[in-house]
Amino acid sequence: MSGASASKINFPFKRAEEIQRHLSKMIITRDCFPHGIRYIAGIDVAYSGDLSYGAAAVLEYKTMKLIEKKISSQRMILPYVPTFLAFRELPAAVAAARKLKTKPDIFMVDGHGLAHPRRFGFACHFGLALKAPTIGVAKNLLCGEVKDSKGFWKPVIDEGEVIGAAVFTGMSSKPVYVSVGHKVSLETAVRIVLECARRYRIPEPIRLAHIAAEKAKREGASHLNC
DNA sequence: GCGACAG
DNA sequence: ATCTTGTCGC
Repeated sequence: MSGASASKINFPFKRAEEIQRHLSKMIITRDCFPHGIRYIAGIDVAYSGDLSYGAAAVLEYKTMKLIEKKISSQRMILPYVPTFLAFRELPAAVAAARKLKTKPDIFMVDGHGLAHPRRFGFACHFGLALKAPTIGVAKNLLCGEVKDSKGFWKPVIDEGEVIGAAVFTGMSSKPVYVSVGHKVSLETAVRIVLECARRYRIPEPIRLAHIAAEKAKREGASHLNC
């Protein structure tokens, strides 16, 4: 009997689905932040043993340079179960974001937002928890399909509705999947992701948060106050 | 029952 | 996601 399946047994999946469908109705898909973005924060989580390391990296929007980063280590309770990622990553991600001294105008999270079977992915859950503008950026599709069209991005359709966009950043032929997290429109989310993409497929905020989380994992939970 | 399935 | 060294390429 594996530890992962053991912890999965007690988790109320049916109740969690109801919560996701209910909270999805509260997601705002309009731009609710200043026109001139000054700071943007990337969010990512890494794992080691029974610990999770959440990283929040704040970048100056104009230069895409790191100006602040915070880490939070949490006891990890749940295994990874597709469509319930937020329940596993939220604690460390939110804790790291709350440690930030700089208040970002918008967050970019590693995972889907509305591009989720119940329209409430990790990015939506995070955005609602912080009541802040949030964009979801994932490396793979969870549901829906990419509709062919011209340009730097193609709409992702599921059950007849546009739930996100496949965005071609940098020179990679493989896109990243962008969707609304909270308080931002899909069009604006796509524009911001393109503006944050420098020389890599993964946009800078998430790329730097990923590096910070990996570094924290390597160094352990001992010196998180450095 | 079978296949798919963010990180 | 994670387990892991060197190595091929821009």
